[in-house]
Amino acid sequence: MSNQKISDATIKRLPIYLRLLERERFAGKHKTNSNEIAKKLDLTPASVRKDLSLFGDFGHKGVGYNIDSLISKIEEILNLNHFIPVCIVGVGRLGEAIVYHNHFMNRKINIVAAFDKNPDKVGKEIDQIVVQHLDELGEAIKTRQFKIGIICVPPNSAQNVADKMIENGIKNILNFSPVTILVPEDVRVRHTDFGADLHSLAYYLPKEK
Amino acid sequence: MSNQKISDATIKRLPIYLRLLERERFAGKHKTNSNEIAKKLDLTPASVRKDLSLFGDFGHKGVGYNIDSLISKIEEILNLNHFIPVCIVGVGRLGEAIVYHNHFMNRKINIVAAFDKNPDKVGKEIDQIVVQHLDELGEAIKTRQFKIGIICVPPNSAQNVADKMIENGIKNILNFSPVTILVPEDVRVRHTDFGADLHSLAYYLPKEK
DNA sequence: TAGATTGTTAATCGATTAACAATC
DNA sequence: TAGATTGTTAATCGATTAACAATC
Repeated sequence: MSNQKISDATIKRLPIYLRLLERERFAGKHKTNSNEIAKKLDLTPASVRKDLSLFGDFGHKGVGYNIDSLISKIEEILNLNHFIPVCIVGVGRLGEAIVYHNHFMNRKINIVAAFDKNPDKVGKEIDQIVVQHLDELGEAIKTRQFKIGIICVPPNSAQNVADKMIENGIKNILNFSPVTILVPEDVRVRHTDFGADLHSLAYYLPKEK
Repeated sequence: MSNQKISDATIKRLPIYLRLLERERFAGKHKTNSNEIAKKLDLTPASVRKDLSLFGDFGHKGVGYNIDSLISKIEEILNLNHFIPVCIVGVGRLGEAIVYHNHFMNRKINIVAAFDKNPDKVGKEIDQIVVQHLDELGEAIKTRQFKIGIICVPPNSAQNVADKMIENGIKNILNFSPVTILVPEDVRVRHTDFGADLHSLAYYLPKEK
């Protein structure tokens, strides 16, 4: 276990390792090694070992990694061994899909509250969650201690929603709105933008003459 | 216009620039500059200028960039000035949301075909697209010339679907399935994985004692 | 023991940023 | 002209990878 700064690139790979390991476990495997992991995740063995070694000596020289124990280690690093309540704002078609998707994941981190400003949505039940009005967001964050917020509103409202979240103490945001939200530097935003992803792929198509 | 290799990081930012510029245009603006763009997108002015200058001398010294003309340049670079048909495989809740989302974007690149192997889905109409059976995918890619494919199936089938796409000539894939798909090196995959994004954010939560 | 595989250091690679001459 | 802003080079920063001693 070295003492280096841990990059966000490494952090982002941890859940990927975790999922692979769980699949291997489900398939009845008990041990693996950096080579095998790298192959299945399209990484290099060196980078797998580096990532993991930043958090402790999880492997055994000449042997590899024990799947069960590596899973618990990573869960612990990611705080996935505690219940973490998450809120989502904006339950249009995409937001709704995310709420359902979330429950399939079968983890202690879960969306447990949803907000929308559309009166047609408020009061509606989505996967056992009753949608509340956006006006209740601030109060709910404080009382229910949400630390992670998901933004799934149209681009015009995204910054407002983010501001409201941050104002109430949220420092981790997952943004699905197709717009860059600006936040203080102690707040982290992950931006999922499949419009942009799709459009960027178009670059690689053969140019028409 | 220099002669450097263009990185995928740059390519991914082009649609982001494009969207910002379109919003500015819509707001009635006609010119901008690297500083302004950088501020709104949380980048540095240097990187904005660098990105753009890789494709041509789009700016005017002492003045900045003309919004209209920059928009056309970027659209051209990204091939967004031609119709590009895209197909999606897997129209569960998420796939469906993506199909609808796509049409809001109001571009020439569009999802025009959808496939699923669930008989309940086949024949169903989603935003004017009639879902076809997965078995028809290969033939359809060839006859309709799909160059970009979207994968939205459960993790177990994702690799199979990717293989089928690639076998029929698709080289650009947008993968929403929570699993790494392995592809030849001339095929590009963008992976959107919000389960992983969410779980990685959990790392930054205060550790419970 | 011989073979395998880790953890870690040093080298490499690539992307971002600072700085500034060119010039509108 | 003076001020502003580009395009581009060189410096910096950070992440990935190769290599290998340690050791199971």
